Amino acid sequence: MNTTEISESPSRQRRKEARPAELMAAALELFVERGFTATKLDDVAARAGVSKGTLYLYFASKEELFKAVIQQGILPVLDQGEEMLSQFQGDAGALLEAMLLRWWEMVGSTHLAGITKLMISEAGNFPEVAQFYYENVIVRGRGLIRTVLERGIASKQFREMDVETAIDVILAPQMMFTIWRHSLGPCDCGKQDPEAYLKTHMNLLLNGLLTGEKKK
Amino acid sequence: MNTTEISESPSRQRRKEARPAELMAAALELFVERGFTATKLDDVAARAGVSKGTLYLYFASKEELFKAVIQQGILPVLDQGEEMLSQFQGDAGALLEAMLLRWWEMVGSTHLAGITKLMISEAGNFPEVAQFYYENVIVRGRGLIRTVLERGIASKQFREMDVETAIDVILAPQMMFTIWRHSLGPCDCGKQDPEAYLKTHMNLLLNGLLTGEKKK
Amino acid sequence: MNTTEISESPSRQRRKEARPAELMAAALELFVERGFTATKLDDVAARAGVSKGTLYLYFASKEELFKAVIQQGILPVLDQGEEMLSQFQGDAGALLEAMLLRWWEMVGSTHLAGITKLMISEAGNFPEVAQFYYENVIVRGRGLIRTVLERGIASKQFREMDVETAIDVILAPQMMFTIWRHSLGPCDCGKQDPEAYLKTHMNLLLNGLLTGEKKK
Amino acid sequence: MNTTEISESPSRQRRKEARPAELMAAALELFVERGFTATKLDDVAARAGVSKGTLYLYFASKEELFKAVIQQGILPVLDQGEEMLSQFQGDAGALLEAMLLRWWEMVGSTHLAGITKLMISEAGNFPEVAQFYYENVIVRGRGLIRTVLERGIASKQFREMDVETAIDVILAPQMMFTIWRHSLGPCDCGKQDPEAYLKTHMNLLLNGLLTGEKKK
DNA sequence: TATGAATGAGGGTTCATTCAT
DNA sequence: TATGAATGAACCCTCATTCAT
Repeated sequence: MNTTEISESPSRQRRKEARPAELMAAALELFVERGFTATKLDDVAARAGVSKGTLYLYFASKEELFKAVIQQGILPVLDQGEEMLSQFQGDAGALLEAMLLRWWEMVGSTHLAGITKLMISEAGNFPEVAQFYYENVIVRGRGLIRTVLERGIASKQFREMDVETAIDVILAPQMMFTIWRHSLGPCDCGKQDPEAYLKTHMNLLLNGLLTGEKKK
Repeated sequence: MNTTEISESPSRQRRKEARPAELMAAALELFVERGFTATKLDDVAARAGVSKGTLYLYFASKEELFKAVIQQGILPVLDQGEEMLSQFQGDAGALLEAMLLRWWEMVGSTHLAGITKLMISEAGNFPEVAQFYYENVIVRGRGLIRTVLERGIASKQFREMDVETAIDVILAPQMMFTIWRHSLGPCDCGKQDPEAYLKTHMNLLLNGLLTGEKKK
Repeated sequence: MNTTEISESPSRQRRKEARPAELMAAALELFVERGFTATKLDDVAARAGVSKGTLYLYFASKEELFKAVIQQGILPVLDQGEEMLSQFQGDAGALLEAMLLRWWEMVGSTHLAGITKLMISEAGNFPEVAQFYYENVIVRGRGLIRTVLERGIASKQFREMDVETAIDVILAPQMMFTIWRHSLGPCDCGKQDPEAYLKTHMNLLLNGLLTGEKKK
Repeated sequence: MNTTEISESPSRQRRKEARPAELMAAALELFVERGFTATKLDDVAARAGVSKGTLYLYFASKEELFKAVIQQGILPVLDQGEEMLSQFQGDAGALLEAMLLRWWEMVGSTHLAGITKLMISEAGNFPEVAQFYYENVIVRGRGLIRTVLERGIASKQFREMDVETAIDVILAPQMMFTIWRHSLGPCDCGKQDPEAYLKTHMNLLLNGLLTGEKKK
């Protein structure tokens, strides 16, 4: 990326600017793996390749580091989702599938996915952060799905339904799949690949469990 | 000795037998609320109305208390589910709904529900407990649903489907609903009542999102 | 001793009277083995076959138990030594040997020997007890030896000498032998039997290391 | 940086290197005075002029500190003794006296002397450390004396004797004198000065208690 | 008298935070 | 900017002591 830089390290300048991101990445991994309280700043620093004191040059406290991890990690994601929604041409079913796939690519498959589990674990200890997360992730995320569902209902592609519950039913498997990978997943070996899972999930969601003739 | 005595001092003997359960109940609440590491044994003891030292008369360490909370809390539940399954008369759709409803009554609506969140949060720190939970709760619980689905497919009430993914799709909303109450729930005020939620969830699951004519 | 007593226990009466001695015996063993602070009253009680609370029926505190162990353990011994000294007929060398032998039989070979090590270890923590021990054991014990030495010097059996230092030289090997058995002894396997040791010690003491012609 | 600075702040670097020795010195004093269990790390730290946490930068636990105190304290001493033995020119009696005197200067009169008492007190609680001490101090120390005695016997300066017991008789007064200073010594005020004591001890040892004509 | 459940002060240990270099 | 030695508050756990039975 920087063609003229010397060996030692990717140019002091670059390091300095990259430090906060490196530290937040290290912190995220450990927070997700162990929880906030059980994570030692020593380990965060070590994983980021700096000394413990350096952390305090960039973050005022462990709690501030936590907040930064959450806030920096999630904000860019929703923007993209909302932009996608505004540009998409096509039917609601395809849009829904496209959005879930996109979410998987941008969040579910990256280490950002851990934020979901982290936030669930720590919401009780950080009500303000939880509030922030709720407003900026949950509400906006549900809003995206709601828009799609309403568009589908308006076009008669989707049935009339309780939209809020439908959002839950749509999102929950994605959430659980994501959470799973950072909690009990390691106990389990039979998980199929995510994209196949997503397709099956969409099929079941769109068509239901029942055979055609029994539908009411 | 005193047969008519009230709560105040329920005879030393009575207390001694009840203590472990009281302590585990207090611990469960706090572990769920704050996580294992962030929970102080002082607080557990205080909530159970005893002093810190008393905890050690019944549990060898904080970690043993944690294991006891998980193991004692969940074992009775699955037994009942399996018994119910063996006795039920009726179609698969009704059985599925009955089982989810029963689970809600016995777990979801009680403080045992917190174990789900707790286990997700702490699996990384207690791999052996996670393994135990996986084998005794997850595997058995999925087995219950699998049996119902296979029964429904055999009777042609349910479509052919990828059963394992269907189990995810069925359970995930229940899990998320449960987890939610112990994490971000407090940020949210619009949640409808659980039984209505369950009914809507079942309806969507059985029939899918699409209108009848578009089904493939 | 009590011929008509029943099985259960050597008659409740006897137990009650014997309790303090049993407790002190158990305490002595553990204090010697581990030191005062590192000994748990739980273990003392268990070794004496009673419950922890029972200790407090006989001793007001751990410290009082310690004092009792020291004081009860040593008082009878010196009395006998002084009586022996007053009655002995014979030369000073024989008397000296007889006294050391007697000490070995009455103290060194019994578990009272541990008191020596115990007192050395704990003197710093219990100055008053140490003072008591010094006055009642050390001073009186040295007095016994001093009397013998002076008797021997008066009868010209012993050389003129610095008596106080001579007492040290006489007693130190006995003390060390005793202490050894309760400290590093277990690391050592080659120790000869005590009585042979005593005889050799006496021989060396009386005659010195040098060959006859080199004495000055 | 500041070459002329005084004690106050001996440059962080200097402190860091000196810390372990300072901490071990403080710990030795208190362990000897009170015993291992009765010594609080708070007090050790305070005596060394640091905070409690600092101890853990240099020693992994209280027990490791104990081991370090024993092992670091004694090893240098025996080396010197063995070197002295190999270089000495003169008769065995003079060598014996020289060695005891040297031991007094290097150990008995320093605070290292306390290690003897400490080891005796704590051997039961630290069997492995006791084993180490036995092999590296006791065995080697006795070996030094044994060599001298055998040399003296070979040159006919010393009588034939049971060498092992003789070693005991020679060392015990030194040991007791040392132990005494760290236990009951403070109860006693009449102790003469160590070097005079040593000389008298040597005289008695070499010549025995008996007058010349009575020797057998 | 004897028990053993309960207490709570105290000590070993950890770790977020500070600061001299 | 970066380090890492030092700090000390806080937490888990122990155990002498108490007290209801």
